Amino acid sequence: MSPKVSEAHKEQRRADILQAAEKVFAEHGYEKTTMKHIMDEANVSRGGLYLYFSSKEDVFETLLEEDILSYQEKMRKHLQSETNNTSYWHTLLTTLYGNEKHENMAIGPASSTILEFFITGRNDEERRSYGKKRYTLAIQMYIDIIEKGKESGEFSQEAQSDMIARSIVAFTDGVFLDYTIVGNEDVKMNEQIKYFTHYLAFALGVKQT
Amino acid sequence: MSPKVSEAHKEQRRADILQAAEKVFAEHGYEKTTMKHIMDEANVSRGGLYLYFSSKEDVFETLLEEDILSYQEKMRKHLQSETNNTSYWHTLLTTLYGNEKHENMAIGPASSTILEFFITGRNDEERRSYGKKRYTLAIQMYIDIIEKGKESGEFSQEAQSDMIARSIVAFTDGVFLDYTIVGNEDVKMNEQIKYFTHYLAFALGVKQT
DNA sequence: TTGAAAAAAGACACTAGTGTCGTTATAATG
DNA sequence: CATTATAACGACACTAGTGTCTTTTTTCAA
Repeated sequence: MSPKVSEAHKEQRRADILQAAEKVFAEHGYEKTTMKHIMDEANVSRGGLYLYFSSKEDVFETLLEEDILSYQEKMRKHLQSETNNTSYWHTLLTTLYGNEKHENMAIGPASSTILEFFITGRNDEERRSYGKKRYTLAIQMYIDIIEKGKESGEFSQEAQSDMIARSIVAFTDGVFLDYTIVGNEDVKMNEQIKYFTHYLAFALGVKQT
Repeated sequence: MSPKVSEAHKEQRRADILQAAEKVFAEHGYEKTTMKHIMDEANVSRGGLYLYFSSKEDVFETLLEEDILSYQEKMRKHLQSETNNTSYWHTLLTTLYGNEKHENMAIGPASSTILEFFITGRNDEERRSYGKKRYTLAIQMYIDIIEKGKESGEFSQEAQSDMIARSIVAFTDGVFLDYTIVGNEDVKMNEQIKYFTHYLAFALGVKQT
């Protein structure tokens, strides 16, 4: 239903395809998802789909790009918001574990698929460097928070921002990996997070709430 | 070179195939490896290969089984050896980081491939439960060491074996995952391990060497 | 209203893999 | 040395996916 259409319409179509793709990627994972899956979910023909994206990888990388943008946006807001400025410890916790309602970490099928994408592509130079970019970004984000907390006197001056940031990423990646493979119940995620939080408080020199 | 052969010869052939398979799996990862790769590396024909294994998954699972056996064997020796009985902290460290020569964790292409195998198969019920088995085994192993250390008075009575064991697995999995995706240099693995060791000593109530 | 531009469709050719099966070659045995 | 069971081989048929290309459909504009 549409030739020689407006730019807006094309944008919409593209967005629809991406939304459909996101769904099937979450459902089947990266490797098992095929262009056919996306076509069916998005109600678009083969030819139509290839008009917008040149390959499965193209589709997925577009989603990744969106994901990283929204992530940075969220981060930016977090650090700017005035309510959070009062406690970097609180900022750290919400960044780690989701929002105030004590939600779990941002864990879900999408994240598992991203993991899969980078692991199966670990021998591909391009994917590798993209993975590094994401990793570095995450580390830097935590470093920023910790540094600000040190400046404000909330965290101990002895805290090694870089190593603590890396520990956070390693631990969350690990819990998340175990969760992906083994499932929530068996990993006792919530308890592990609580346990790790104690350690973090210790390492940063914060008295726990 | 062989019909109506001895049982020993067949065992040998099978072992050769497995060795070749191990090599190509390490090189290409699980998904990208094909039966053709294994055939070529093992110098066996298609028909020959299928005489010993019914599928790629069959080959890989056999390797996994071997891996887990040698792992348990190593563990058993560690716990029985008299030299290590004197210090469970030492046992814990060598278990974690490899042997006395301060080698790194048992990290390599094989482990990345195992990771890949479980992640891409996360929606398959059989692989999932196999993954759980491995996870549970690892946790239990650490629990055992910690419990013995508590009995011997080397570790604090307050140490929560289960949660510490899980932390260890989560952290090592995380460092390992990051290493797989991003590479050694960028993850600063050695420093992270050292850092984590401090925490472990703290959690277990051990004075560091 | 009609013609042109291009969006959408889907048939097609191609590729890369799998697992099977009839044939060939050879090691053990009498 | 001849026989025979069977290990090993490799051609084959099949499947599941990809990306392309021609055809059809539809919207916009003159």
